[in-house]
Amino acid sequence: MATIYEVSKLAGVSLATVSRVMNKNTRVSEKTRKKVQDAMDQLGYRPNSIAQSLASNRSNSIGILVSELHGPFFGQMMSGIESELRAAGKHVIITTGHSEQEKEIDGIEFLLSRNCDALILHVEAVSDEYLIELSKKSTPIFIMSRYVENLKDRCISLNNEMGGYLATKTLIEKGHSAIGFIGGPEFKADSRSRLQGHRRALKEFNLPFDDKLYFEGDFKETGGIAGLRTLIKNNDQLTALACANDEMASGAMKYAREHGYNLPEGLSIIGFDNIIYASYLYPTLTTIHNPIYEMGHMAAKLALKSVYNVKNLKIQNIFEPTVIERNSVGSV
Amino acid sequence: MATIYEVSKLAGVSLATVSRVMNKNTRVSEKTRKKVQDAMDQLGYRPNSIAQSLASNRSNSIGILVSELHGPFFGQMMSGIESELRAAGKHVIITTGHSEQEKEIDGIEFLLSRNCDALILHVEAVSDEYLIELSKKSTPIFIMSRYVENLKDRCISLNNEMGGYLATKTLIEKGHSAIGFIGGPEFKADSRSRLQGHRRALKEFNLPFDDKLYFEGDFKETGGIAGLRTLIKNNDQLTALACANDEMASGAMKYAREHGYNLPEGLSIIGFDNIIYASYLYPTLTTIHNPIYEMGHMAAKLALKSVYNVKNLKIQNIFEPTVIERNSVGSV
DNA sequence: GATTTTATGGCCACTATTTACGAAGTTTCA
DNA sequence: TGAAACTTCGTAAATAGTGGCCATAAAATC
Repeated sequence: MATIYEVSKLAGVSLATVSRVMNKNTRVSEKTRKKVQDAMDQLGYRPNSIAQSLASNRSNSIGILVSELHGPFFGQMMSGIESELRAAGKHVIITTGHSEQEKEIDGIEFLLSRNCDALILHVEAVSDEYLIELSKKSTPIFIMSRYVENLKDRCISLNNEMGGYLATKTLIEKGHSAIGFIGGPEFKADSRSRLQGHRRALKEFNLPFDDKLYFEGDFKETGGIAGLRTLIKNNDQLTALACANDEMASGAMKYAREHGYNLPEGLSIIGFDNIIYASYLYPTLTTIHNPIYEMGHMAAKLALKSVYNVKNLKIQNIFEPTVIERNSVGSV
Repeated sequence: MATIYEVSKLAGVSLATVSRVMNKNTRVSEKTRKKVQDAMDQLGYRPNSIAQSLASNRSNSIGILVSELHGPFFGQMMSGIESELRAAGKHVIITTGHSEQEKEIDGIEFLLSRNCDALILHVEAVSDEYLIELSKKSTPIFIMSRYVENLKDRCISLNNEMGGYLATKTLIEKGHSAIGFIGGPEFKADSRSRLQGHRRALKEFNLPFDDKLYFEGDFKETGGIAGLRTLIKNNDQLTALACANDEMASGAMKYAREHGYNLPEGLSIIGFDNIIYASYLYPTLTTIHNPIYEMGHMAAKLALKSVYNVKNLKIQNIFEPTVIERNSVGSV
């Protein structure tokens, strides 16, 4: 591989000039620029990104930590982040935290040791305090899909409360009044906000919140199954169910069908997130759209803006959910 | 950030000794090792991976190119690769090719410019010849889910022919004889092999291959819909359908249901790949398991073995598919 | 007490690039 | 015409390590 030395020799200029031509930040006369460019083309020169990083103290890489690499939610998110950063010539180093505190911290340490210029984190197990401490270090961090008050302009998150509200409101407006809610784990702020939205909708329509119609799930299919089983036992008048994510909605649908319910006539179900296969389910799932792809884009823009000083990027920290009507919700 | 100089000063030893402690290749007495270790801990020293890379000409990073970051198939694959490499302290740089030749080449160039020690590629649009040329360059490449004869020990692939065979055989053994086949795009080797397996199964059971019962799909839901529409028009006696992937099977299920078929009584459908939401569909999808997670693991091992000389890794280049029986296939 | 082995220091070349500083050269304008 | 101002470019230091070689000192063995 050709080095900058060979280019400078062939072009008859100094190393510094070659560097200037590459980095376009200082002025070089058109004549010498062309000489250098020709020499580069002739040698097939490609700058050594490692040496660039060492000299400039910039690695041009952004570390991403997600809970899992598989799963529809993270796929969309990474897709959004990567496409934006790739276009800016930055690269993405991805690792996983598996929603466990120790592994999340370990993953962050790993990324820091790789000299990332910034980190974009989707962490669930680690505390807000940890994140606040981390944010004081020299590597900037940005937080996806989680709202931390002290770091609010480094967070890209969904208005989860509004999502929970919209879900339940959608059911109420179809005439339902016995509405179950299968939430996510309560240690997650997202879960709490979605539940809060549910309660607000009930209140707005003068429906009482009934403990027996609430179940704390696990955001997985199993949580939907266990949840619906419990809720039906608690109240056999149930006509509608809001789930705090689509996986649990899918589990609930499966359980309902296996227990003789016609969907959506016998039971209306609404999900949350609008993951890619929500439309593959039968009946296709009415759900709350979580614009995670756009949020990934935005996190990348935020990083580009604050770390690489890219101009003219409008940042939106909080995204609003919308209702996606399909066929899993019917009228009473 | 502390440098190796500060560590050597604090510990009262030379640079060489600090290096020796870190790299564990030459002997250091327990006493000095401890002194150095303490100094490192005290300073919070973390070797600068960029400088290490420059000096050692190793970036300790593996470039991964996949078609998409979202989608169940790639999620599983990346998961497999990442977990293995992460455990070995290597990091993964991921980018996308979107199944388009230009973007795939662009992605490969991008990864090469980042000085990856090796590339693991899932490419679909690029030609075998291109890959053979690429393999002659200094950066080793490994190929996922694609078989290239000249590079066979750098490929980790599925026995697709066997998968196609098993799918059709499963249907035949349930008594079906009018069996449609919705294949993938014929420019992809995988698609051709799966089709070939289908033909072998037909032949083995003395069933003719009928052009009218074959449709070239696009590996997406739309292909399943268009495919089933065409096949039904060609032959209204159709009782079973094999699809070359699960997305198309899902599309076909949707079309069938919307056109009054009971599943699986009216039409049996078998998929291919066993993607994560195959079990969320209704009825749950009988399919051919494609062990893509394990294949990802294996690709990572192959890279570790050939690039970093990790010992005692058994490499398996070709994986065998298995039948996963669920509820979308019925008996005649 | 001599010889061998082990541990460590010191030094330097090497990696490919960025960037501060300053030296030329060119233009502008009184 | 000469000084000031600006443009353009080269020199050399800095970046943070690796790794090889040789010298030397300390410990172990004979």
